[in-house]
Amino acid sequence: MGTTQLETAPEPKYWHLKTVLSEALDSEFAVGEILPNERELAARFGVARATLRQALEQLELEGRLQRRRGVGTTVAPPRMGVAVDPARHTWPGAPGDDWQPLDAVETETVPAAVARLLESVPGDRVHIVRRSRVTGGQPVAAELLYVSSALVPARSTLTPLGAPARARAVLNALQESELEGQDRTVELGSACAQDAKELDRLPGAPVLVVTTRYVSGGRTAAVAVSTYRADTCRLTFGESDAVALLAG
Amino acid sequence: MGTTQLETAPEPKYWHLKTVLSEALDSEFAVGEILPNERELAARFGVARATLRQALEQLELEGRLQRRRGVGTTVAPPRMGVAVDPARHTWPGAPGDDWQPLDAVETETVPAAVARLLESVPGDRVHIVRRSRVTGGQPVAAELLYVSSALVPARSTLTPLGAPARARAVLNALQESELEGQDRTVELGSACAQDAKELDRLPGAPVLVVTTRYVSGGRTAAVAVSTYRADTCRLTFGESDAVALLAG
DNA sequence: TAGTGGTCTAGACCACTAT
DNA sequence: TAGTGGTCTAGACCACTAT
Repeated sequence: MGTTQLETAPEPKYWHLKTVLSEALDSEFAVGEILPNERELAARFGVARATLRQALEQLELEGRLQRRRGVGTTVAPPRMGVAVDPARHTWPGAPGDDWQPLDAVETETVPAAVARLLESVPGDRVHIVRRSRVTGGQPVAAELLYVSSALVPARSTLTPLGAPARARAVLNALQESELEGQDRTVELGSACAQDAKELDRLPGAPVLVVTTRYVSGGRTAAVAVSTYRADTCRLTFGESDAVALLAG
Repeated sequence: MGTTQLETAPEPKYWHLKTVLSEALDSEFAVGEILPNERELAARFGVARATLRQALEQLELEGRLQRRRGVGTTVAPPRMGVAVDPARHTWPGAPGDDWQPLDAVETETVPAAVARLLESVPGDRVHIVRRSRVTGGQPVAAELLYVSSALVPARSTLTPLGAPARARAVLNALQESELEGQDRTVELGSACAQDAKELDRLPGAPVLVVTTRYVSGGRTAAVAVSTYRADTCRLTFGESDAVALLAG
């Protein structure tokens, strides 16, 4: 009779709900369309609002829905393909790099993980360049780029400049250090308050954290921590953009 | 008086709780240690259990905690660095590839997104190889590798073989097609029931979905959809394993 | 069998958006 | 000001693990 061991456990309501909603999104809704509100959807499916919200949260995590407080829940467009390394090795500030420099500050306090990558010791000074990335009019990523002060002209040269110009000056200095390699990690994170604001999301929203280490002369010259919206972005890597183009 | 516009909004309880717990984890707990149970923690902090759970969920998402039903909540070890492309271009089944082939089936039904990447038309047959990846005794990823049947010897050659041998035969055929390039995407997903079972998680658990396209003779020879546990893995890319080694 | 995290309910109130 | 999603409560019961 095919006694399958584990099918005795009933499927949770929110999981079933997610499936039903997912199919409805495919067949009955267009991108951008507004769904009925949570109270009405919950009543329609005969579940508590919290249960309905569990299903919506999953669908938002998968990039199928977008929820905005005070506005409503809309059907999300397919995720954007975002090239993490547009050409093979695009250096910060070089042509093909579509990050916008915002400002730069010099400091001694960097996160422990970054200090480890930079092989810096307490007291070493570091420039932090803030950059943002916008695609299709929408913010997709925020970045903090940490550059060893050893590579950058003395502060006195920078201080008279405006914030974006100061940021560009640090990027230029980084490029002159003749970067020769990079490696990366990607992991799941949740947006801190500042990232959330820049990405137009609530704090805690899921993000893909890309940590890039730039190598120059065998040493780590800079570390970038880039925070991408996980709901709207699909990161693309590699030789061609074919995956990005086709999988849309 | 520094009237900051947005600081009027009070910090949610669960957010504050997350911060407090996070600091406690850093200073007062060792990896693997069991936390007090949810009912006790909620009472201790004077919040409802649901609120406490919101904080724990965030910490689990960030890889700080591991929760297991019937067992308890433990302090998670730092995420493992998992090399997505160990050497530059490691082909499926080649030396350096640490995926374990499980079995292989031939079918006509593939997900729409995969069919698009394979440029296959309805009726085209495809081999699906299931593989799994284990690191440090723990399952970290599950994969479905889709290979155009055009590249694989006739079915009659394969049927007498056992499941893992059949899978290896398909991988061998793929290697003989002289793969010459690959590109990838990474995005956030949630584990389907089958992946969840293989990864020892509950359905819906957050995963990093890596889609790899293997190119041979200018055409897409195969597509791999690999599902990594987002709680325990940090994906590493690039020339050296330095990031993986240092960021631990 | 006792203890754990997972699911679910039926409310209440709040922050935010748009009008 | 009305309507939305976000936060929070105080319960109940269930599935699972270990003993």
